[in-house]
Amino acid sequence: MIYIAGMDDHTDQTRKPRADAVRNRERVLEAAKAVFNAGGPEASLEAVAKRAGVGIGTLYRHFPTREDLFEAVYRREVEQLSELAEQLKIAKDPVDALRRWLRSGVEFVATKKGMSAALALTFQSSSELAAFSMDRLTKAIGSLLDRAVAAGEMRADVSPEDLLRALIGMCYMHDQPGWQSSVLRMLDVFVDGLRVQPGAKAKARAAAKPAPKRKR
Amino acid sequence: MIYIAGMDDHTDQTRKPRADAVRNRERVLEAAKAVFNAGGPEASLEAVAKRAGVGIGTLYRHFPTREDLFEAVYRREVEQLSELAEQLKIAKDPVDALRRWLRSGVEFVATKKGMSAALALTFQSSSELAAFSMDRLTKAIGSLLDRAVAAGEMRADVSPEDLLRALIGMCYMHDQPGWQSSVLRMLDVFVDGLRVQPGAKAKARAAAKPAPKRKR
DNA sequence: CGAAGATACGGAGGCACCCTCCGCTTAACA
DNA sequence: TGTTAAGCGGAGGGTGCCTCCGTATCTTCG
Repeated sequence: MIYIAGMDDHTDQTRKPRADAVRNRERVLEAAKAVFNAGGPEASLEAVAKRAGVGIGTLYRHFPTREDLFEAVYRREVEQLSELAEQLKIAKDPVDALRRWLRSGVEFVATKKGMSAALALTFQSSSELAAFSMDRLTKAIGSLLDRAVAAGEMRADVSPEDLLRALIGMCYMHDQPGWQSSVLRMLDVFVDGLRVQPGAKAKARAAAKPAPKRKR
Repeated sequence: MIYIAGMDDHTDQTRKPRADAVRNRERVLEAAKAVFNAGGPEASLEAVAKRAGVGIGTLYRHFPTREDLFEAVYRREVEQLSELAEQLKIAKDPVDALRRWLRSGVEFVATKKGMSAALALTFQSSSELAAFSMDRLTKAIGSLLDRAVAAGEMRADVSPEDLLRALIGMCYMHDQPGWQSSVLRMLDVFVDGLRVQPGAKAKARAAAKPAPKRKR
């Protein structure tokens, strides 16, 4: 029996998942994250198993295909990013909270050197994964955005989707040298532009302009 | 001795490249294109060699790594797209010529199901390739654009880069179902918007608006 | 045209990784 | 503590990667 997210309510007459199975699954995910980030998407699965301290068979039982493993790793990270938003909701300054989250998003991309190519592959075969992560991240960003808007600190005419797309678009050039600082700079400009300002609408529009820019 | 693009001027005391070597190289490229498109980037290189009717050793001599092969295939296609622009320059209607080229660009993406993921990988390691193709395609699109502008049929305030980015951006969602017809439709709208119209500037700006939109 | 030499060809072979399968181990339950 | 379902590990068969070198073919020059 294998632990599957969502069936942890074993109120039905299924057994409690075995402790070692849960532990091993976690270990493999952790190892996979490290190995893939370092060695790219074609890294050896046997290396992952070794690093996790489990047999190759165990790895394959939990994640029958390479893609399954990718997907699980990535899902977990998206979820962590989502949880971060939850934590940031308690921060005092809502604008700063949003800014921080966006920065974490950049960092998320930055540490995924090897993974990003794998994701392009995986997204292609499983658009469900794309939908999941979009949905999840949109909600995360939305909750932060709403709070800033509710506090009267930010304009209300920008949707979470727009913001997420802007973030993704900006990171789309993440293979150019120095992209990270460039994106962080642009994000600051962008967030400033989102602020409700005493200045006229004209100013807000000008500051928001960076977003529509597209990368490659 | 291996045929390398750019050294075909064997005016120096190098030998003429062997006919069979040139032929085989071409065969491998053709086979690779077919195999990768069908089977994705991890298709077997031995399958490519077999399809090309050459030994595996020959393949490896011409393209020492898998990436080299990707790159060569892709470069050739970009060049073909570039040549198409050359041919379209003779067409009577310059606006229609541009439209046709853009459509070919969409088709180019469409037939590259498997390749696109491979390219994401390759672009990452060789940004020189990215630069090459951007440059090449910008020039192609530029020549068509210039002609339409010179003929007074199109507004002059759109750069080839903008146009290319718009095309790429539109195709960025090429894994959604039905994307192709959607993009073709948008392209038509877009080209219409680029036309010089009796209507005021306001109209032109409104029509151009679809470009900044981003897909996913 | 024919010989000589340069160049390219093919595929066997060694290696790494993929993935399955099954006997053994261990945790959950009574 | 015994029973048994669940999970573990890794041997092993298979496939693809890539190198290496004896053989075949092409170009050049007399």
